[in-house]
Amino acid sequence: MTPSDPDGAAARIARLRELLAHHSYRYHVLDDPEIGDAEYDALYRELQELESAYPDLVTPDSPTQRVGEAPVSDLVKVDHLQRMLSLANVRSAAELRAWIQRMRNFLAREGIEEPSFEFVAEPKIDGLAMSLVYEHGLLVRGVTRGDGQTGEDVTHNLRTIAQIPLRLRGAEPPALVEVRGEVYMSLPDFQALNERRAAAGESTFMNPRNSAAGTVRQLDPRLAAGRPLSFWAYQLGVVSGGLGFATHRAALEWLREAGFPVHPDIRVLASEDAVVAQCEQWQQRRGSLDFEIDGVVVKVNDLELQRRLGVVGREPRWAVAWKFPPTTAVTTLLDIGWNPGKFGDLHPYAMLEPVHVGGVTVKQATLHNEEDLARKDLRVGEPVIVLRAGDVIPQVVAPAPHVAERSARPQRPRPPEHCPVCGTRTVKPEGSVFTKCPNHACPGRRIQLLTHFVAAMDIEGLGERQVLAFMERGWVQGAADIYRLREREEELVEIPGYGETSVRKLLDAIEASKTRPFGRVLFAIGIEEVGDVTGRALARQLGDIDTLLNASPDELEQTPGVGPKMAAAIHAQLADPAMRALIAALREHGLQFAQERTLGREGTLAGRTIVLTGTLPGITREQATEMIVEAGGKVTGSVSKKTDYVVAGASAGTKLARAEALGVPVLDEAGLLGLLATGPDVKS
DNA sequence: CCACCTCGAGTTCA
DNA sequence: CTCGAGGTGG
Repeated sequence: MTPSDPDGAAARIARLRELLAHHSYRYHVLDDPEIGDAEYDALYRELQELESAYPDLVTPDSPTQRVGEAPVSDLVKVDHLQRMLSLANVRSAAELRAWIQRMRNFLAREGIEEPSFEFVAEPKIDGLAMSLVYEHGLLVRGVTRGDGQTGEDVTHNLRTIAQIPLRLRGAEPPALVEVRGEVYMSLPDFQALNERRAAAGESTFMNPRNSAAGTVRQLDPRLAAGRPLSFWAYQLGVVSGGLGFATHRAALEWLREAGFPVHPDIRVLASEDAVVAQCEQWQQRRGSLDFEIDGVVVKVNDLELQRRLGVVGREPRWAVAWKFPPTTAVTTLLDIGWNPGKFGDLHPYAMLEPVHVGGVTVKQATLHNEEDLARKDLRVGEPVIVLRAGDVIPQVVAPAPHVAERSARPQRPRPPEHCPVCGTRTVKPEGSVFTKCPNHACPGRRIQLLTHFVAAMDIEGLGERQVLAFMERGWVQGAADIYRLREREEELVEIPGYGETSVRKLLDAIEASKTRPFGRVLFAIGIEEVGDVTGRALARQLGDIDTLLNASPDELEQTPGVGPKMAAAIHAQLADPAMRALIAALREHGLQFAQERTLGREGTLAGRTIVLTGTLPGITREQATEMIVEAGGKVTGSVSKKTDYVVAGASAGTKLARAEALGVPVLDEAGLLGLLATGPDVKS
């Protein structure tokens, strides 16, 4: 039948969409269908026919549009509305209890005594965390977690997942709501997919997680639609326009009502013991679920308490992941290899008879350092225990049982006497856990150093492989030579894998790297103890390379985060002639070796550290703190030589005495107010 | 002096 | 992602 008037069609289309959304929900989310597949298909086809007759009436939330999108050409990076955090891990009941105790301590310091905790325990699904944004009830965007700050837009693939509603159920959806959850592939779906692929002569996937990850990042949604993904919702993110919940549990209920799958066995638990019992129970059930879980997430139920607990680093204080013990396997230790790091340290690694463990095949594992190797008492040729859990890097933990009791065991592995790369006699510096190749020109360590440089300078199109190719041809020996590649434009094209365009791109990227700020350059040139944060801090503190090169260890120590040890190490390395030569050469090429000397944020007290002591006559301690922070300063509790000022009121105590001993300027309230208004006098 | 936090460094597999 | 160590704050 074909309705003759568009208005009748519009009504029927709307009705069909409602019906289809309802039945899809019953089938995919509730797992309780009301109609058979044939009936559903009939409704779906009717909608398809109507929509093709009236293309103007097609809307993005129509069930027919789940697979309708054209392939995207690239995955677009998108900033999250709110950072996606990671979770601290606990591996035992004791650690879980310690976490709860830490929260109590923290809250006590905040003035909340005896908080009444309730917890929610949820299975931690081994999939991919996703952020879904709904505007006025309509799915507008789905983004992968990425680094927590920025993820990739994979909306086109998420729309193909039947368990993700295109439109929220229920009237009055909020203006904007962000739903967080996990996209995963169920074990039966994974097996079926692999069987299909094997039958078709295609490669099979390693594990459900990789399979889901590969699918979500497909450019063509039709490919994704052919691979069965599922979804669990577990958290509300940003919400604007309605929805005020008191508890996490209530938020989950709302998610369920809005049409998302929420795991049915998520419980509110009132005591530590109950939480531990629940975690252990999930651990028992682990093998009988039809999806993989690698732990249990435990959250504080009360959202106001969550807010008070806040975030430390990249982790919320109010949630932890209870991690299950990792899976292990036994395999043979074939040999121990030694790799030079970027500072010449020789790092031992285990070469293993390939073994399947925790969803991947492991054939290599790091042994960190000689102490680690000795502690584990490993011998080449013997069976060893290999461990790997979900997202954990594989580890060799010990010799297989009984091996250690054998009477005739192979020799203990020893660090090489000669560098395995350049043959130079190795040295073992006093107090170091590493044997070192002392040869600064050792190709092994140069590769590492150069690879680090190009990564730090964000030079795209230049990875370890290309660095190696350039070094083998003798075109590049150190970082400065990168900036001479321009002179070899014609020769570059001859390298396999390089065409005219990629050479052009590479040279442009190299040119662009000259604008990287001073702090990043300091990180890139490879100074031990200096990572990107300390690099930036040094740049801010010293301002330019000459000041830095002439700075005494004491002056370096004024930098936030730099103590005596780091100061001494940095000072010594900067004095090295090879380092000076590298800096001089890079300077010639026009890299950034100076920057505005901004100590902290804007404000009259930017970068200053102030300690308050005693009672001020006119303002409270809180007000004073707020004013100082407002002006870009920092308030700390104890006086050190990094303290710029001490503000002392009535009945000041030991802090005042210490300030006088250290020669730190002491102010009264009026002095503080003056300082806030005009800023510190410029020190000569 | 201790506890917590931050930073640096190395690393596996697809 | 995890480990260890240095640094900072209480």
